[in-house]
Amino acid sequence: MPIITLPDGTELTYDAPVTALDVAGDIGARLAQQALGCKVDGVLSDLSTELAGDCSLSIVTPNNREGEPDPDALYLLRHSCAHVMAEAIQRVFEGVELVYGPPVDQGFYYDMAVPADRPVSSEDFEAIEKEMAAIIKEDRPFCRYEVAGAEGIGKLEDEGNKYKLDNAQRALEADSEASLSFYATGEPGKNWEDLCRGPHVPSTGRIGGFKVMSVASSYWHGDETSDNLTRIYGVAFYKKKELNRHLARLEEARKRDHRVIGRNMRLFHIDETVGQGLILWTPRGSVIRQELQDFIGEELRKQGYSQVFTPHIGKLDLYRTSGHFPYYRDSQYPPIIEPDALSALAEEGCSCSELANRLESGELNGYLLKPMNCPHHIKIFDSEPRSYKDLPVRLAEFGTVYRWEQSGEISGMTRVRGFTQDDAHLFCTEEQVAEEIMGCLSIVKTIFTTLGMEDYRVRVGLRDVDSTKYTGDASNWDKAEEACRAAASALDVPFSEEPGEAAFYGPKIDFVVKDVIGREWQLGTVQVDYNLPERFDLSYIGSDNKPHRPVMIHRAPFGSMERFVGVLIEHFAGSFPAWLSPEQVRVLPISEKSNDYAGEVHSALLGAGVRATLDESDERIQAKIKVGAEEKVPYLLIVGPRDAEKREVSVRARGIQDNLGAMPLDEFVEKMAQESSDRGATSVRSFFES
RNA sequence: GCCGCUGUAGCUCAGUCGGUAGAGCGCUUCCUUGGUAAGGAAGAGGUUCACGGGUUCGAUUCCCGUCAGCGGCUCCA
Repeated sequence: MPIITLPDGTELTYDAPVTALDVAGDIGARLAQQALGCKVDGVLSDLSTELAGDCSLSIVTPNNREGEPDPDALYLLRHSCAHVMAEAIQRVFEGVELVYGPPVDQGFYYDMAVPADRPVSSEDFEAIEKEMAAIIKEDRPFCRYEVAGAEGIGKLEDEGNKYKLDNAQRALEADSEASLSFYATGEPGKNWEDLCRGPHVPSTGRIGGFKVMSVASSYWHGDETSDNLTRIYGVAFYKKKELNRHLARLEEARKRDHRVIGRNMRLFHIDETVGQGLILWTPRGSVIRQELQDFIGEELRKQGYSQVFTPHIGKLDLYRTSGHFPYYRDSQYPPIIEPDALSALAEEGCSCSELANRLESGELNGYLLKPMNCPHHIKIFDSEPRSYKDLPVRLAEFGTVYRWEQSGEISGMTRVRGFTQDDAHLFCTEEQVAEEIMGCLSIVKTIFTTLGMEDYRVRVGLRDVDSTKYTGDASNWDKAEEACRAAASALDVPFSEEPGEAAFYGPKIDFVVKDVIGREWQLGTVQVDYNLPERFDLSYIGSDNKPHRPVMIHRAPFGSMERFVGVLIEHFAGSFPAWLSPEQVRVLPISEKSNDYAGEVHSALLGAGVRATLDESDERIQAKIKVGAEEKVPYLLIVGPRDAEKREVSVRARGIQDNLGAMPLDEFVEKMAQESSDRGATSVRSFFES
């Protein structure tokens, strides 16, 4: 006698087991018709799931109350579409073995092993889509059937697909009592089927809009030494219209892409003759970076940080001590060897592998482009005796570091080989750790708030309790983890605790944002470190007149200037607030006759430290406005004879169709300078709006 | 690094089934002196189609390699 509780609290009582579809039908015929799946006690399930006992049930329909696609519905739909795609691909291609095909954030993919002589390329998408359309048109039901573990294994062994067999074995390892489920697209034994946990939508016909998006490679189990697989991405929606909207959104997002805007607005340049992943900051982009650095510099001074400068390279031994070399050797530019040593090696005919050995063993020294700033900062800390009264010592530097990222991984400003961290290292006592973390986070919060970046995620990386890979003693770890947790809570934004995500030397707090394509990037980070003070044998004299080991905190609220500005370009879609804009004001004389007055306006602005330009081209004012608006200049000042006579300027603000009206020149200059110096808290346009 | 795709003027892109290349925007000059989202005209610009080989009478086009970009994978201090 199952009692089924609906989301609104209604209880339905049945004499015998029913399916979720039956229940949906009892609620309403239309609901049953629309239903794609259900949630039984919160677990997403097939609509055909039999409900034998008491449970809570909600029916999953394509759209939520707001009319937006329901995430659970999309999950079901996309998972189902992955099956449809896999079947289609197996029809188009001979000898394709399926591996794994889950739904993901932006759609779904299917990993498969394809014969080496017939790779899948984007030219095949049309044929695949055609087959998919046929399968969808047939509107075949997704039929689940279960077999006992051993029987399922036997069946998969007969079929001879090692990947699916492996999937099944893994499932049974997790729960040896479990049965294995298969989904046939149609009639089991007759139609195409796949080992699959489910759940799925009732039938293929529910997929209204779909598209094969891209092809990529992946590794089996994500292991690069394992088989190379072909991954095909697709996306599916309940309605064709939703698919089109999705595709249009992707198109829009591409316009916000920092690589596109960066080139159009001349913010940075990457030149292959300089090197892959090496950013050249152009004058306009440099303005943005400098403003941000000034901003953060002020915050640091408020918090008692000391500015330092250190060189871009250091001796190899330094990084042997820190552990960066050879532990991270594969992700560094190779060492620089001293000229004399190099000639000597050449003379004795030293081989490359011998060279590598000697570098590794320490027999041969050299220099390394610094992969991190901490060793240099540590040496500054250690350059004089420290008393507990000196702590915390906070050393800050916009320090440029170099890392040998894999070539395929490099992308715009977000993944580069040379970048400048807004780095700082705090050396403090055990007792000071919690407060210092708090201070670090408050800077991050200030920055994000000022820039209006509300959409970020906080990750607290904790140690894996079982693991032995961590340095430092357990009680310190406990304290540091608790401090991170407390600091993150105090931030007042959602955060997730992620065991096993700590660095080996201490727990950390990361700030993660998404780019326009939906990829996540880590920006700021705060990390507690017990390891480096140990390795460098750092100490301070405590109140007991005995040496003590300080704790280090690494922190970089922006992460790197390159990545941060890249993300910022997308955040603002190029429309930077006036204080960050490379060009804050453009003066547009109506005609040549007003050039003299326009020149005066221009000089007055420059004199007040405003970044202003003057458009003396002989275009008409309409054209000048159009161009100024397109180039996203925050303020356009139109000046003609009328304005000159009254010593006024006619103001146009970015994003507002109409002009705001006239304002005395002196007043505009003053307000503009104000808006710039207080980072947008006041604005010229608000003056007109009030 | 791996898989797939791409590389033609400063930018966006067309084109050549192998016979030495085009548009729009931008740029320069001239006309226009115009009050709020593009007035008009002329011209320059490709060491010849990323680079290096190969096939061919002939390659920007076909093949191979290299470099770079894009989408993923992997990695990420």
